Amino acid sequence: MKIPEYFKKKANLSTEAERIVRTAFTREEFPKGHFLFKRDEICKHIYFIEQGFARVYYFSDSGREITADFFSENSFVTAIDSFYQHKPSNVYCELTEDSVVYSISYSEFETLFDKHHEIAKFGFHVLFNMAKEMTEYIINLKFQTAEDKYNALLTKNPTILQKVSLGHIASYLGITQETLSRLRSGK
Amino acid sequence: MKIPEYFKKKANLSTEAERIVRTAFTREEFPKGHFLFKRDEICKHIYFIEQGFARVYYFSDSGREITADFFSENSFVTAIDSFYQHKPSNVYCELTEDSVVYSISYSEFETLFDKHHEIAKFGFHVLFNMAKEMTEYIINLKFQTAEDKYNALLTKNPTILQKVSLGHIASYLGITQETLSRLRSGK
DNA sequence: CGCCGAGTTGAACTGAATCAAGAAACGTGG
DNA sequence: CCACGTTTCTTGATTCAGTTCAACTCGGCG
Repeated sequence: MKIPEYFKKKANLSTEAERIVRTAFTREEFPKGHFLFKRDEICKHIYFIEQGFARVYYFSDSGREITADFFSENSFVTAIDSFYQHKPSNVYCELTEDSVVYSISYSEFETLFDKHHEIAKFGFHVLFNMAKEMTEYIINLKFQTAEDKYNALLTKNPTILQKVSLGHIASYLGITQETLSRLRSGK
Repeated sequence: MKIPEYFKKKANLSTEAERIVRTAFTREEFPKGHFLFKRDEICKHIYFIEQGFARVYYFSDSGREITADFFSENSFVTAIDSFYQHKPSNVYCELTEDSVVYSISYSEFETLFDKHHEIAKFGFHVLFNMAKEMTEYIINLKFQTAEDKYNALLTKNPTILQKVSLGHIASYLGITQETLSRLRSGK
């Protein structure tokens, strides 16, 4: 879905606001393996994934690579604190497929937000949905067995196995790759 | 801090907007043990805690009571999905101290939000901070030992021990009460 | 063909859960 | 102000899910 369509559908924007949104975002294509943003850099854009798949990860204190989140089509991705507070990101975002994304810079975003009330409301809506998903993720993380977590992920995102490696899924679930492998084999 | 003060400080509202905010919220006092909202009811308000302390919890599939979050002074609490989507909440919110709260109903909230651009922006800001805290909580939850989690909580919230029982803290951290007790004893 | 990353499998180990029972703290009413 | 019941916290013994480390398999791909 193209970004004006998406906004139109989700935010019920006026024609005027829609036109503004359309011109504020820039369409870009990136190959698999490209980083939308990296640790220690300030993440200056919000990205909307029209096509493709992205994985956000970071390194734990013990140096282990941990997947924080996956992003599929029709979703927004950014290093939220880096973007909003202009400080270096501590996460990486790598495209795991050739992708088509729309990006908007902070200053353009700020302008949109300040000038257009309905866009500010839409921003709230987007964040609200993020918060909701995070809540679900947290509930899933606490006091569920590895198997429960894995099944929940598969139900929610059935094609995930085709998109990223087992190791990445494992760290997303908070378990080791070996444990995940054993789960899958039916033990 | 009273709510107009809080808004003024955080949102940099105009005098006009501040006045509107002040009249939209209703001040209420509740005793320890009062529920701000309950499971299976639609949470119709956002609450701002001027004084007191609240605990949000739910029951897992296996019937275990699990603390989702704690809220102290100067913070907003609501069952976000219930409030925003008018569907029954699956969490409880209990005051663990005698408290003074300001509440605003959904319809008043919606009006504020629709009529006042700067309030919509402030709403975004509040949600943004929520999202940031949830991110930190998630990182803390994954791949940290029980001890690390406990220490992190104490650092962030040193007075928590005086406010809620060990069992509540334990389920918030995703560990059992027994484990937490052993941790504290220095094992 | 042989390397290399991804996935699997095995065995030993361990942190935390569970179950159970006792100790301390708390509050309520006599 | 003490006695009693209730709730909260601690301690112990056992069990188990999941980690760790290491070796092995498999399927590309140069």
